[in-house]
Amino acid sequence: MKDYQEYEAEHCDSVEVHADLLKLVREKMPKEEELYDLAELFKVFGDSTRIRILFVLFEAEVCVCDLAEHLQMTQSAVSHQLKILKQNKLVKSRREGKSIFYSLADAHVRTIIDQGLEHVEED
Amino acid sequence: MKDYQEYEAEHCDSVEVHADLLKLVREKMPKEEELYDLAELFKVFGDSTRIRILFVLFEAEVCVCDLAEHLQMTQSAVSHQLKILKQNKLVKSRREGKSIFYSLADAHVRTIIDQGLEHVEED
DNA sequence: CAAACATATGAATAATTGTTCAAATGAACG
DNA sequence: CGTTCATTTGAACAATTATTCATATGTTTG
Repeated sequence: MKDYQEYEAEHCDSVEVHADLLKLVREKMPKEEELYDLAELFKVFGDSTRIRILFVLFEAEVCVCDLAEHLQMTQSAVSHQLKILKQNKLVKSRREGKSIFYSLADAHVRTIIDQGLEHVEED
Repeated sequence: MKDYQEYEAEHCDSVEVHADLLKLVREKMPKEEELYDLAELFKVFGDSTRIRILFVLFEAEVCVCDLAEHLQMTQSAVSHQLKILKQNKLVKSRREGKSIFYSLADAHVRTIIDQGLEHVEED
């Protein structure tokens, strides 16, 4: 990250509004770490394989092998993605014998995807 | 993409549930293209620079140069990200003399980010 | 306990992506 | 009309990431 001076140099001159806005933005903007976590969360939704996994889990609790079949993907690929979903607490797992069953961990998952769908579907 | 046989081979044997679930999932799962668009949309939210831009725009309509200053980033980097935000209709722009002012294009933006925040903030 | 099954993991590869730098538009203004 | 200012654009580079392949872990069953 460059130091502040360098950016200060290249800035336009709508000075009046700046003071207020700067203050406002600094108040409302989440902390650096939270911003990072937020981006990280959305990154998880930003892959169509993971989205497809979530859509299956919207309907039922399913084992890895069944997911792989539904999505017509390698079991390994699915497992890798499930790990990411789990790390981000979008999904939880439960062992039953040899199989491990995955299900949604959180109601937000559905809401977030639904909002995304609304945006994508309009116009 | 491999052909179906190969995936069929490596599948476990909870056969009973399969028929119903398969049908259900196929009904509810959006089309391939929509899934792709959805992932694409979330990819846009999956970068902390773009998130930060959006948080500034939550407060006010702002020109590129002011954004660069707020975020302490190169004006070029900001412009590149604004282009992505605009292509995905999260942001709109308006020229006023030499400057170009950006603002939110859509109410969903706020909702999606808020839901994400809720998820990140819990536990 | 060995064999079979379900899943996880690690390394490697190919593809995607954010930032920088340099240069190109495009508008205002003397 | 040439200069200046605000922004965009394109190429290049570094970093991240999804999938594959091979192998490991863990569970059941004979």
